[in-house]
Amino acid sequence: MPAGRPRQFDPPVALGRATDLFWSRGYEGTSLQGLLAVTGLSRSSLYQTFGDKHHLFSQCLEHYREKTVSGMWQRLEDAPTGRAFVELTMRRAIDDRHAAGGPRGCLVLNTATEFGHRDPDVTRQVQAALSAFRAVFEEAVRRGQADGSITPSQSPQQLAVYLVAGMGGLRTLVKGGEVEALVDGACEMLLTALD
Amino acid sequence: MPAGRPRQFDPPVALGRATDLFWSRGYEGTSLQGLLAVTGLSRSSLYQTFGDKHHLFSQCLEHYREKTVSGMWQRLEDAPTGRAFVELTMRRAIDDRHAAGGPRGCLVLNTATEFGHRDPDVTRQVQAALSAFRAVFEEAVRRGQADGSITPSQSPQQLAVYLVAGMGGLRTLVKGGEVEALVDGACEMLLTALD
DNA sequence: ACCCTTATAGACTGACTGGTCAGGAAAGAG
DNA sequence: CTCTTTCCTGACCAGTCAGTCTATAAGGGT
Repeated sequence: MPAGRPRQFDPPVALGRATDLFWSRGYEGTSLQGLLAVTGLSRSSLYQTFGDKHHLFSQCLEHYREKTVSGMWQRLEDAPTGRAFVELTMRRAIDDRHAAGGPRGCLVLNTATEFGHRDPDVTRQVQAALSAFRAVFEEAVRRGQADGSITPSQSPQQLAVYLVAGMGGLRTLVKGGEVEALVDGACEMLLTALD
Repeated sequence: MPAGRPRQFDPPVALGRATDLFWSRGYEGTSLQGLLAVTGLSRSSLYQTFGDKHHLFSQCLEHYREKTVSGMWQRLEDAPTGRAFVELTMRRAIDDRHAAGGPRGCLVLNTATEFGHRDPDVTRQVQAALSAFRAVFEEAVRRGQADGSITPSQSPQQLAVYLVAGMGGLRTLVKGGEVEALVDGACEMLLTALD
């Protein structure tokens, strides 16, 4: 127990709330005022705990990556086959269109498109997150090739990148309001690469 | 020949410059000051000619769609086969990574991810642009199926959506700084859907 | 020459930006 | 109880935001 007045908020919870806001509005579209409102923190508490906006965003991105990637690993463990995991993951991405308040996409991919290569720190984080996504898919492909649900004719790594790209494309279509049936079709077509 | 003092600038040129800025920085990331600097216009000229920031953005999006889509149609006409056009288009998207000042992606797809469904007007424009992209790919697939360069086993429409999704995914990977060889591999794998 | 119309420059607005700071409040330690 | 340490409230900062307005400039029509 550290000396001094204790915090009146839970940093992880606040970070989660901030992450949600960045996730829906993007970095530039999110104001400090909005972050304070959504977290309930005072300005000084936020600055003392998380640093400035950019640094806070960095922590949110990290928080998001960790939560998302570990969720993926969990679902991979729970999936009956490698292919089942891949199919579930792609369809989850599409289901984003039914989210209340409109589709938010994936914070990592959103950040990639918002920042491009303009910010070295952010770029490094995005690259790391993409690698993590790819690693999960890679393992899923390996398992799928072992259990016979995925064709052995492609390298797991290449197939994994292909799947990450596919997810990004589907999310973009969803955010762009493409006709649902067409998005579904594109998803199914992407999955035939596993045959 | 309108009465009164003539303009000291060329609206289409100014629109092109503004489009470039929105393209690299996004809507929120672009300031009026930046737009004035890049166009050389005075505040009053910009407002009088293009309306407010949102309306200007709308015109830029339109301008971009028109220029991009007509360029695509042109390249389709010039392509020896339907497949050649598709391959060229996908590889052009990837070549964005060598752009000076970092990859900018596609203004339409960038806008889709930045806005989501938060702005009805923008959403409608993005949907229209996606449809236009899809239409070009659809015609390319039809031609490819006729000239034997693309498998007839898929509906042109579905294959077209798949290709738009693929482009979106590749652009996202490029902006995210994914390893070049992996992006290339994903691109090739996407193209095998034409077999 | 004159007027009429349109375009431009640039000052100005109030609201909001991200960020800082001083002073009060709340706990544990002695 | 007092002291120390930390946290929080809220005022404050300069700078920027998008947007408006007035005054002047520059052309054509008559």
